[in-house]
Amino acid sequence: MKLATWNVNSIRVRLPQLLDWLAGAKPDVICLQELKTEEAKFPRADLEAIGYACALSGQKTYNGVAILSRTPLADVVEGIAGFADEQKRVIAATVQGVRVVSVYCPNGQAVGSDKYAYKLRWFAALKDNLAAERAIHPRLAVAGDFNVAPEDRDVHDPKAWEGQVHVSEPERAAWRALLALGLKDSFRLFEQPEKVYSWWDYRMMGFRRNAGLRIDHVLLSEELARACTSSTVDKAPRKLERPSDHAPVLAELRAES
DNA sequence: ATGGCTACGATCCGTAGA
Repeated sequence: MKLATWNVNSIRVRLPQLLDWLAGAKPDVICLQELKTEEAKFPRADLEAIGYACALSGQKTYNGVAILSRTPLADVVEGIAGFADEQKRVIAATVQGVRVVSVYCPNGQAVGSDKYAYKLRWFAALKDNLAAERAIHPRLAVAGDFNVAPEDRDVHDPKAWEGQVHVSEPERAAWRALLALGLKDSFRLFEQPEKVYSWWDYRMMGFRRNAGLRIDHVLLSEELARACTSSTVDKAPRKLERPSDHAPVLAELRAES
């Protein structure tokens, strides 16, 4: 199974790029974030026409997550059980025996802000939710925009970012709490080049300078991690005209034996 | 120097992202 995640930053703006990328990369499953679109305006027909079933939790203007799959999606669940939230940030579905969760973790805006407190609360709720999912599904994949750069090597300029939102110690502790559930950062299962990122600021020629952060991740349960053969970031879509500020991240899994 | 893009939904600027 080829599994991908991509924060598209408006699916209506990015639809042509998404369709092109799906045609080329041919992922079996892709988790999308920041649809910025409600269900009624989601381009379901265009995606079904190229063979993808869609499950989404949509919202006008902000947030919004989806899972697209070339095979049927079962047991779709929106949100985090027991965590009331207006913001549409989580959707889960089962595909070919794999429990897939698409997450758009809060940005947090600034350390100490209300949004930062919400981010940490949200991560705590996610952790409990994933612990429950993991108890039911040994084959669990959690993919999305985590808005956390786990380590300094995931940051283009750790000195400049020190203590800032996305890298602050409480956020990294929240990330490690997910790993403590037995989830593995698929990207770090393999030897990787230095300075690989998944997001670059639109401003200040961030992409041209490779001034980025690695904040989009595919987490895999131990059973899936053992079946993982590669994990990469595809920078190609970020080079196009009018790109998303995020690049797709991929993980390939061997078929169940 | 705390800016700089981009998208949205409201208008011709404010909010949010990261």
